This record gives sequence, C-alpha cells and structure tokens, in this order.
Amino acid sequence: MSKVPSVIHWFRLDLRIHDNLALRNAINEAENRKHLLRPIYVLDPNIKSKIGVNRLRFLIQSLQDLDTNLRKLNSRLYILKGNPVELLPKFFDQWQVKFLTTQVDIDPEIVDQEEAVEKIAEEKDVFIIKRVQHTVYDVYSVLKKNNGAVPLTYQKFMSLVNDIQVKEAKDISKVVSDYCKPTDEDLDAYDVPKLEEFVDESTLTPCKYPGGETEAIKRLNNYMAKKQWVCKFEKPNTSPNSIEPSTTVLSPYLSHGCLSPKLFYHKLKEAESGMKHSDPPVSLMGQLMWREFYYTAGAGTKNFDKMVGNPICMQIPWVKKEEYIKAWAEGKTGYPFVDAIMRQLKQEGWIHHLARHMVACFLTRGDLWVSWEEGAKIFEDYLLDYDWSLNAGNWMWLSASAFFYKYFRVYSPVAFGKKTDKEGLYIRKYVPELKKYPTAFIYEPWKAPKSIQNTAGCIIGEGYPHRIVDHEKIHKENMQKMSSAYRMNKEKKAMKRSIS
DNA sequence: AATCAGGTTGGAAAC
DNA sequence: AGTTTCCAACCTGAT
Repeated sequence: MSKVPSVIHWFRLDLRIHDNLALRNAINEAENRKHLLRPIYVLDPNIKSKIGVNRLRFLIQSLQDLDTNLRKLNSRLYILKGNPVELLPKFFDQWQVKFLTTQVDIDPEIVDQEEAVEKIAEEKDVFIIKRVQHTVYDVYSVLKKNNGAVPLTYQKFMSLVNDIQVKEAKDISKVVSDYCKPTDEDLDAYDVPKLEEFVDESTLTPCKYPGGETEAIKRLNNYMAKKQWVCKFEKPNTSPNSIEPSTTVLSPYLSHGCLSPKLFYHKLKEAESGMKHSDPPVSLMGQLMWREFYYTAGAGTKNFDKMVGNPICMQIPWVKKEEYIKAWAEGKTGYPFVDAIMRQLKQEGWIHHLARHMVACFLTRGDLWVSWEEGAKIFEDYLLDYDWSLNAGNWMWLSASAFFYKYFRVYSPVAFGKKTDKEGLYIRKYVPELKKYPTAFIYEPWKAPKSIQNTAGCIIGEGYPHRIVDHEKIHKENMQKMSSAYRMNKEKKAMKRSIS
C-alpha cells in the first residue's frame, strides 16, 4: 500500500501534455491535497491481436514520448497492463486513490470501460473529473443546441458552431509540482514497454510517421509556418496519389490525442488572420470541422458504427464475399490504382483522403458490393489515424448510406487517378510488378498486348491478377441495386409514418 | 403539407 | 482547354 494517497490522471486518447486540462486538474488537485500524482495508461496485453503493427508502433512511440515529457514535469507515466475495469479498482485501494481525471471520449468501447470504472469509483469514494479536450467543441452541447437532433449536413453543423467561442489551448509544460515526483515502490514494473516485446521489429516497414506529442508539435509548426500554403489549401485540389503526402498528415496525432484540436484550431486562426484564405469545407479549418461534424453525429446516433439499428443509415443488401474482401484488403483486385492505395495503407498506415474515397467506393457501391462495415474493420486495423466516429461516418458517406446520396457519382479505378498522376508513378511505386508497363497501360494493364506484357516482365493472370470485376459493367448494375435499395428504405419510412 | 434549393472533392460526352 | 449537361432523380433543411 502506498504511503501517500494518490491522484490519477487516466490517459486514453489524450497522449499529450499540452492543452490537457484534465491532467492540469490532476496536478492542481495533487498539490491542494498534498497527494501524489500518478499519470496512468492502461495497456491491453492482447493489443497485438487487436490492432495492426503500424498502429501499435505509433501507440508505443506516443507512450514513450509521453513518459519523456511527463518526466520533464518531475512525473512519469505508469503503464498498467490489463483490463481497466479489473485493474483500476485494485489500484484505487493500493494507491489510496481519492481523485481521478480523464478526458471525454465517445468510442463505445472506451465509454463502456469508463462507465464500469465510474460505478466502482463511486463505491470507493473516488471523485472523477472529465474534460472535453478531444474535440474543439463539446459535442453534447452542440446536439443540445440542435434540440437533440443530429445535424446531418455540414452546413447545418457549421451554423450550430458558428457563434461558439473556442477557449485558448492551455500550455502546462511549465507546471512542475513537487507532488508529481514518484516516491515509492517497484517503479520499473510500470515502465513503457518496448515495441520488440510485441513484435519482431525486423518484420516492420520503415517508420514514416513516428508517434508522439513532440513529433506532432514539430509537424504542426512546420506546416503552420507555410502561411501561404495554409491559406490557399483546398482539399479537392490536393493529390491522392503524390509520392509524398499532399496534405499535413496531422490526423494520426489528432486521433491519438498527441495533438490538441484546440491548439490546431488556434494555430490555423493565427495563420489565416489578416490574410485572404480558403474557407470550410475545403480549407484546412474545414478539415478540422469535418472531424467535429462526425464526432457530433457519432455521439448523437445509436449504433453509429453499424448498419442495422442505425437510424441514419440506409439499409442496403450488401453481400459478404470473403474472396472480394481479401483481394481488396491485400491490394490484389487487378485494378492497379486501387491496389496501390491498399498497399500504401498497409505499409505506411496513412493514405490521402481522396484515395480513401476511391477504395471505399470500390469496395461498396461502386464495384464489389461488400458492406461498408467490412471496409471499416480493415481501416481500423491499418490506419494510424483510425478514429471510431470518423471511420464509421466516412464509410457511410462513401457507400452513400448516410450524409451523401448521389450514388451515381462513382469513382472510376481507371480515370480517377489519372487526373493527378498521368504517368502512374504512384502505381509504379506501390505495385512494383507493373513498374515497367508503358504509361498507356499502367492503369489498365489487362489491355496491354501479350508482347508488351512480356517485355514489361509481368503477365496479367500470373505476376499480377486479372481484374476482379469489370468496372464498366458492374458499376451500372450496382447503381440499379442502389436505386432499388433506396426505394425500399423510402417505402419503409412511409409505412412507419402511416402507423404512427 | 408541399415545394424548393443545395449538397466537401465523379465521369463521359457534348459543347 | 474549359464549361455544361446528363447520369437518375437521392437526401436534408428551410420556408
């Protein structure tokens, strides 16, 4: 048992020191009560089987950086290995915990854990403080402002937050307290694990986006220094298939909470101030607002990450074809642009937003007619910036299940990529077996005559797969299916109305 | 209740 | 080369 009672800050998706009001509250409380501050992170020992290796690497790096930064405050990170619902009550006793702070999260898995812990905390007289710091706005007050209804268009959402003042992002990097200093016990037991404890590092691809708050701030400042670039930013004009990212890649840092969305917000305001600049929805600020939009929708909608039982989701009779899902996930559809994107995703953990559009449309309403939920599961594994509400929301958008309904707007796996990469350099990088194909056939290698396939050193059907479907034919059939699915949904709605 | 405008970023054909 | 129109007719939100 600890000699001194403790105050806990429970880190979850807020892996940072800056603009962490809940952590600041914990430090203050430790001072006032003369208790010991114990910043914790609860790590699932089975995490390797739950998320992809790139995401795991990003998480471990973020935890290591967090520990380093906490040590600058005289504190440290305590890693607890296990299930929070079982572990926390034990530590409440062992450490004599009287006070716990944490941030507001909306991922149902996190919320479930939190509710169970809250219940036990009440029995054990542990006082809990939660702070909104994962979004710019408090999504629940936005929902309240809309009379509890979910804003289903971006414009509607923007009109709701238009007059809300955003408080400044607090810097606590200078707050050093004596009560932060760990004093007792077997401290090594709580060290941040090394990545090699989970995976053989020789199997990993090179790390393009290292995790952690330090890296997040560096990346933020790098981009914000380019004022002209920030002010001219228009998302639709950025390229999904440039070799180096055409956008900021701040998303993984936002999703893990290495970067405060409020800090990003104010830095953007600062960069735009006094300058002519682009506006939402296409501006960089607009991108941050999309995140807020989906968070609000996710918080206000039952079963947001599912089709069945989700009141805003179109019910569509998708077909779960395992061989389609596998080919898509592995980048073996026979459509080089689609495959390049999926392989970049698997290797690097990040792909451009429009590249996500391409592959999401292809898997669902465009070509393969597989449920968006299947795609969302694979993105959850691979994306460094995986985020519960953004993932479900965007998948519904692209599959024309919610928010977006013009299902005849189908991305062509042949034409779309050509707009920004005529030569197919992106394909040549990520689908190297096609590297030597002439530009005329790089997006459609099946059209190359056998002699050219031979010269290029890759026969279609041998070194690279045949097309999984005929896009030209199937996307038109799928449009018909969408049309009848919509009709069914409409009839069901009308029926419900007439009953009530 | 009924109608209307508008919707982050498609593609192909016709001008 | 850049703009307009069709595809088929969706949805939400405002009036």
